[in-house]
Amino acid sequence: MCETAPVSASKKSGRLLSGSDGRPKRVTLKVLADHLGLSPATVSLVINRASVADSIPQATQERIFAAAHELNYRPSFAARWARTARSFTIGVLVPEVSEGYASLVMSGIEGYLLREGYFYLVASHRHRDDLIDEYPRLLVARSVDGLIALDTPWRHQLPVPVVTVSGHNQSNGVTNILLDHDRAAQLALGHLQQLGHQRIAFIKGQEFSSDTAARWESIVKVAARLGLQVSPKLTVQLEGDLASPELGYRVTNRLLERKARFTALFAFNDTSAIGAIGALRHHKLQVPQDVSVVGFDDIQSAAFHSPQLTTVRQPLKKMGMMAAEALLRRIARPDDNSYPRAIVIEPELVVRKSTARAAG
Amino acid sequence: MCETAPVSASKKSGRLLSGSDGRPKRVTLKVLADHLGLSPATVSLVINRASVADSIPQATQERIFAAAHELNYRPSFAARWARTARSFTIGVLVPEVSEGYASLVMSGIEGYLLREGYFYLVASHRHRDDLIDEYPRLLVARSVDGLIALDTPWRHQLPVPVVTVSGHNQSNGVTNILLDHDRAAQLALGHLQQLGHQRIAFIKGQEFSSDTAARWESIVKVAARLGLQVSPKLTVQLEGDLASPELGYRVTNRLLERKARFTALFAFNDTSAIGAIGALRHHKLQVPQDVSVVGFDDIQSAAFHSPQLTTVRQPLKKMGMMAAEALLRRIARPDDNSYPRAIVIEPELVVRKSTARAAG
DNA sequence: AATCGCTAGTAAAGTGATTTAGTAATCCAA
DNA sequence: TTGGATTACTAAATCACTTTACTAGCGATT
Repeated sequence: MCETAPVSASKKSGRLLSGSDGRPKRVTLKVLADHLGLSPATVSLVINRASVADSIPQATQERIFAAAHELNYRPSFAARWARTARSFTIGVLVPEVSEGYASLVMSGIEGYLLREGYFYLVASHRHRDDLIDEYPRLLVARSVDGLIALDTPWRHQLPVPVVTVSGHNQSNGVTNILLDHDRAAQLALGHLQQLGHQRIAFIKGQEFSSDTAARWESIVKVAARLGLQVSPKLTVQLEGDLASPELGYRVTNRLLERKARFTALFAFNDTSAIGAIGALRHHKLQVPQDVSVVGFDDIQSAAFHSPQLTTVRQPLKKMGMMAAEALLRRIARPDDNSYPRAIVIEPELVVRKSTARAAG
Repeated sequence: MCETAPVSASKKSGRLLSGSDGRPKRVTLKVLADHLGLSPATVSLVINRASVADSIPQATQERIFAAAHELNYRPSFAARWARTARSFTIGVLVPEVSEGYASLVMSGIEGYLLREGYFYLVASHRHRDDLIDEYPRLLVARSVDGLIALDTPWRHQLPVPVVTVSGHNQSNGVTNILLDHDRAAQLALGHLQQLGHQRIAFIKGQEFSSDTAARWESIVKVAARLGLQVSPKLTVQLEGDLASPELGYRVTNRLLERKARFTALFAFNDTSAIGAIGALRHHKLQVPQDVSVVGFDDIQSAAFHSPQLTTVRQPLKKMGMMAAEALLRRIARPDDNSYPRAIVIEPELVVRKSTARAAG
């Protein structure tokens, strides 16, 4: 790799005092070269470990690194980008910087990226179409080397590699990180069926959420296979763009007003499951004695909710990591067209206390 | 570059605007100027609305904007930064990209920044001292215009403006966004006292958390004023750098093993309060009948936990916004030394279901 | 003696902007 | 008619680096 020299820590700030006017002066490549009695070219080649620098003797190289360290030389990224069109920065597009889903995935992305010397810019579009269009362009204008989009419908063709997480699409130039939703549905519904549940209610995701359709199709398919009914009367859909338990609370209330009986509820995510439990409780229904509830995601609070939430775990952090890894691989080989179009991740059922045998 | 990819190949890829034929070409300032029959200087002046451009007639200006739009001209940020040392990018330093505290503050920061045309880079240091030292420098090397640090001890002197959130320090060049902890303690302890609680247990924050000390001092001070005891036997401290209810669970178990009686618990944050409730329940203690619990922060799940959490609300999103606002103001006037050193925010008590009258 | 290859570099041309100093042309007043 | 102001621009320096092409010197080979 062409990593920058590990010009490492020294206690002073990035500016030194210049002799003549006493004003702070940045240590530029030229300053460093002058100090060494070499040309900027030589110093640049050595610092960037260019193969051309093989002919430069060890002694000189060490002299250069020593001086770089001593003067606390820090290359200007801006100047470097102007030449190389590589910014070691990627863009991350999220619906919102929320407590649940996005922050876990971001945490995975960030762990991988920072280790590799990349930074990332974040933009959240709050499902506004104009922003979904505009931010990618702005990020590209800021010369990001690539883009990761979470839970965002993707209709763009960008001049940089793109990786989506939970984005279902076949556009050109995109790698999708996807959960195996069939398996997820199988895990959740199979679990409920084993516990004797027949009448299962469902909370679908918001229309705009890019996982909603795929997840629902899987549920319908798997339910048919298991011989379970999916009744429209027992199905509600989240509405509103804020990720808050409130949304689950609201639709569950609507569900309960329909007076259709059910013994289990499969929610679109943990956040809505938590809201749903609130609504059930508000209607004097106990979880899991009266109604079993299965969530989705396994966010941190799932394990500590009361009752502890049974849920389909999406390894969100890992998915973020894999997204970052896939993206960096593509960035490293911009002309290799054999990158994967999809990477499928396996979910996992975490059985806790919000599910129990169906009441007789 | 030291990559092995053939030089000719890399010419093709990446951020080149399509020409319909085989030679794609980026629309640079020069291309635009040539197309207009003007000099790059003129175009640049007009596009940047420099006051020097006042003498350029409306007609020409419109011609320039029209052409820029037509050719889809996008200035290269990198090139611009090389000249101006303004990146319209700021750095955000957080302990971790977590579900609770950090993501709420970040959400506030991001809302304000994006509206103002700024983007931000995120780095999380997970309380590692070396990273707390290194990341600010790396961010400055990437020519961020300023830095916001959340819950991070600050010992640096940086060549850019810095705003901290919940950072208690008097270093130079730093604006602190702080909660009024005296008031917070007053709200929580006053509430518990009114409910008849005398023996109150406390969960202190982690040693490394920058709010821990200030919050604790306020608690001690206010408790004294109210005539409440703060007993070491009823005090535990969070340990471990992961923000998870698990931590609160653990220390509460330790607290309970001491067999000292208490009727109320004031936790360092909601996350640990949720863990504490889990531990209390595990010991067959009911909340709030046996023990009242007060949290801190008012994270989203606080309202939907069971029982719904009584908590001291920190307006985290607002604090993020104010941090961003304060930072941009300072960036706009780099030589104005009259910026505020501290901005104090008022907390608010949110009474829900986790507190009740002390058991007789 | 001429050529070759190697070593240890350097000169110089980008990279895509911003910005200052300047200039040619026109207009207007004295 | 001249001088000054105004208009409408442009040339050129600059930013801080990257990278290619080149060279001077020297020992070895043909």
